[in-house]
Amino acid sequence: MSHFADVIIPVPLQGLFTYALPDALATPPQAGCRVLVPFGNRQSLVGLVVRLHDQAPVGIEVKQILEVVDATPVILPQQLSLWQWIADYYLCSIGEVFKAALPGKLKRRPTPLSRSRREGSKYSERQAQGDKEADAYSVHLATFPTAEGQEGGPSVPALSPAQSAALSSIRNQWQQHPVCLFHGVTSAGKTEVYIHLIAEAIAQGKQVLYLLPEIVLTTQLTDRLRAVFGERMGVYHSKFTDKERADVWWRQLSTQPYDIIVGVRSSVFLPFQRLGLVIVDEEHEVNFKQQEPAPRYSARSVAILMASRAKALTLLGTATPSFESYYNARMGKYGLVELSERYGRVQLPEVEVVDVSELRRKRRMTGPFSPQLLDRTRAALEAGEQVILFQNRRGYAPHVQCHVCGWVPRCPHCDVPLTLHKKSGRMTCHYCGFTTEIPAQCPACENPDLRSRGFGTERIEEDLQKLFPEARIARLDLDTTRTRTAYEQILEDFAAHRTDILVGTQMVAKGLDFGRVSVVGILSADTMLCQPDFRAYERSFQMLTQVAGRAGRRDSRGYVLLQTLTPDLSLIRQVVADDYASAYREQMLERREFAYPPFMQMIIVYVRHRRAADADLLARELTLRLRQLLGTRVLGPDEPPVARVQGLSIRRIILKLERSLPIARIKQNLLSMRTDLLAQKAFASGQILFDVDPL
DNA sequence: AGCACGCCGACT
DNA sequence: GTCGGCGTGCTC
Repeated sequence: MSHFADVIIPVPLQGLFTYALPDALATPPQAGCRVLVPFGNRQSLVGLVVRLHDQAPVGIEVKQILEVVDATPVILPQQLSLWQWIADYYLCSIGEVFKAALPGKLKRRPTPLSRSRREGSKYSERQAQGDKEADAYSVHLATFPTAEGQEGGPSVPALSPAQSAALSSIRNQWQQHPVCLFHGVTSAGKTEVYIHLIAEAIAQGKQVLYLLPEIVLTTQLTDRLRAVFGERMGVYHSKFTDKERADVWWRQLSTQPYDIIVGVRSSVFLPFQRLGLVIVDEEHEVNFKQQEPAPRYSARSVAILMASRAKALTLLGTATPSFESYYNARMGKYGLVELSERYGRVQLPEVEVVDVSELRRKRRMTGPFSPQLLDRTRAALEAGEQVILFQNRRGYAPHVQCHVCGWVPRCPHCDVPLTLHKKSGRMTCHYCGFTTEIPAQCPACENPDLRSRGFGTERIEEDLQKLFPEARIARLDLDTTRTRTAYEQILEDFAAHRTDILVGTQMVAKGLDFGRVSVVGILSADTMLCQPDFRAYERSFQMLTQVAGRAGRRDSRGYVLLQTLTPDLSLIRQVVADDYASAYREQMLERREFAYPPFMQMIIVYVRHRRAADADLLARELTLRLRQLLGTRVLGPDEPPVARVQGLSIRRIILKLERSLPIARIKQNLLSMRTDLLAQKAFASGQILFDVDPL
């Protein structure tokens, strides 16, 4: 009979916390059950039992568990061990993983109402729910199609010869490599291939996790999958309500879990009892990496690990593989299948490079639009075709400036200019959300002539409407898609040709199928390349290729106008020629020379402090200690591009570690250095945080 | 991360 | 005279 329980507490503190089991307890909690415990000065919060034991902790006054919430585990043992791996690898506490993993409803203290509803154990409740669902299934299991697509009920789509070949190549690659990279050009029809693989996996009684970045998870895709897999498929999306997400979680624990989960990043945390296949679609997407808060995990990496632990297969699909994944494939760590043929009659678009600097010199630009772009747009509209314009800045203008003295309004909390949003009549900080009215006059020189500088999507939309008064224009960016339905509505309207032109940020680049887009305009192809980031080249190539891929679906050949200040860059040539291999090769040379991933493992250490001087001091002290341990593998400290956010000054130290080093031990060192430094009075109010495999 | 405790400015 | 600002200390 155990007397103690080690419990995960949702706080950013390393380690587990030991509680005493009350004698009065009828049944002790199992590992994976939630408990209510007192913690610090908090009366009670929800923790999770990891193990039961009999070793009384020394030098600690052990408190008692107040209440056992679950009669049966809500977290499976394999999940607990995955959480621990995430905490160790990404240098965070297991409590932070716990917070990221569970839907809000399962993290909150049960209310008296739900307590009374819990009479009769969760287990029997789940059984009952499972039985109910099972009845519903039996109907579908009568009509469910085989991979060959027999008649009766929904069936898997027929494949083109190229798709069939890719399908069997993937199966072949899996014989040698549990992870396979599926590099298929835009419009190659990767989804049909996925559907076949999913159908096969569930026919073998396995579960499938289909991961997608947030913005690609549209009804367009789920409807398509739903038509094939019906109620066997569950969707897990961050814009779903708490209840909906909790329902999916309970369902996964039941005796009748979903066979397929289509979901975003956080769905790697769902319980799977018999995982057989993981698909990471658009695997290059940066959204798979969580930035803030901790755990700063990559859902792609976690998914691959989780699959390998479950002896499941993994497919990474994309038209523009991340250079890391492509490297892994080239090095034989992953299998590789390439599908270079577009599906049906879809041709590759014709790409024209437009030299903006020359046109500016000749005064032939109309604001951000080149004459070529305007001509093509006009022609497309006259032919009843559609246009997509891509500008990677939201808002009306990136900043405002006094025409007389040059004053630029900046965020009081962050080190950035405020972005002008004309519709709301306000200026907004894109880092902290601060907003303020546009001043009537310059506070520095009292001149009333404040002007907007540069072009965001809002401005593009407005100018375009003036140039094409008859055109129906819609805008797709963060500001127009605040609600769950707005995004779908804009896409639906465009798909149904209720709008002619779609102006947007990178959202317009994400794997959407439109039939009548004959022109795609990229207003300024260089902006992304200016970022002081070793991945800027890779990202630009991906983005430009993905946007260009929206043009020319079905029947007619599409046209892409690529406006740039630097038409001679090799990147531009590679995008025009759709030459992924060259872009990859060129970047790899540079990455090797300058010791960047994938050749090195990178960890960024961020130091934050309310006072800039103390941030400097702390960063320098930490760097000193890091150098003692790692020598020249430590770069910095320096200031990140935005050196102050939400009133905190930020410094950055970059670690580049050979993969042969004892990384786990180094990580332990990093944690103890942090504890050490922050224990000093002078640094107590500072923060040190780690970003492993940063993007 | 919370949450309480503790010590200095503008208010009923 | 107090309300409340956030610095800092602690969490089985």
